[in-house]
Amino acid sequence: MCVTRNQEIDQSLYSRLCRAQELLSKKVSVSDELLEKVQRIGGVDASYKGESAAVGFSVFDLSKKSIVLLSVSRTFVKMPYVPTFLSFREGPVVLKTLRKFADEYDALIVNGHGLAHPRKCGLATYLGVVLKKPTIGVAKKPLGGLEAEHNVNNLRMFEDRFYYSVGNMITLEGAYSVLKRITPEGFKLPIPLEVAHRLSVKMLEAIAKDAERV
DNA sequence: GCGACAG
DNA sequence: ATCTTGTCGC
Repeated sequence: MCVTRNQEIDQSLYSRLCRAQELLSKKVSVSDELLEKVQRIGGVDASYKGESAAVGFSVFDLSKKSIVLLSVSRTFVKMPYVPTFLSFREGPVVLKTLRKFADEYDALIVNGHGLAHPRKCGLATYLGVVLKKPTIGVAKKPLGGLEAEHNVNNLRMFEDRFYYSVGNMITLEGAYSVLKRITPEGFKLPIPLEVAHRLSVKMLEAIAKDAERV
C-alpha cells in the first residue's frame, strides 16, 4: 500500500494515475491564441462533507463587468484526497457542471494548480485538457517548495494574494492579464472563483441541515 | 528509507 | 478540504 499523510491508494493505482497525468500533460497547449476571444470567465469549486460534495459554478462577463450565470448542485465523491492526485478526486465531481455549461464560458479559473505540479498535470491542467478550454490554476499554497523544479518558471504569486499557474491554452502572461481583470483590490480570490466557492459552501450547509431534519 | 505536497 | 477554539477589528 502507498500510504500518505491523509489517505492511501494501492501501488498499481498510483502508477496508473501517474501515467494518466503524464499522458494528459503532453496535450497541453501554452499559447495565447484564444486570449482575445476570452470574454466570459468561469470559476468552479467544490466543498465536501464525507462522501457528499457540493459544486459551485459562476461565470463573470468582462464587458458587462458582472456575474451572468450561477449554478450549484450536489454530487458524491469516492476517491480520497492524495497529494498530487487532487484531479482524480475533484475532477469527476465538477465535470458534469462544466460540460453542461461548456458553451457559456470561454476560460475557466480552477481551485488548484495547473502546470505547477510534479507531473505538470494539476487539476486545472486536467480540466483544461479534458474540456479543451483555456484554464488557469489558482491556489493558496504551492505544491512542495517554491524552489521545487515544477514550480520554478511555472508558479507565480498574484499580488501577495494567491499563486497561479497555466492550466491549458494560455500563457503565464495571458493568465495574469485575465486575473488582473477579475480580481479587484480587496478581493482575496478572482471573482468567479470566490462566488463559486461561496455557492458550494452554502449548498453544503443546506445538505447538512436537510440531513439532520430526519 | 523517510518526508512533504493543491483541495 | 473539514473540524475546532480562541482572538482581533469594524
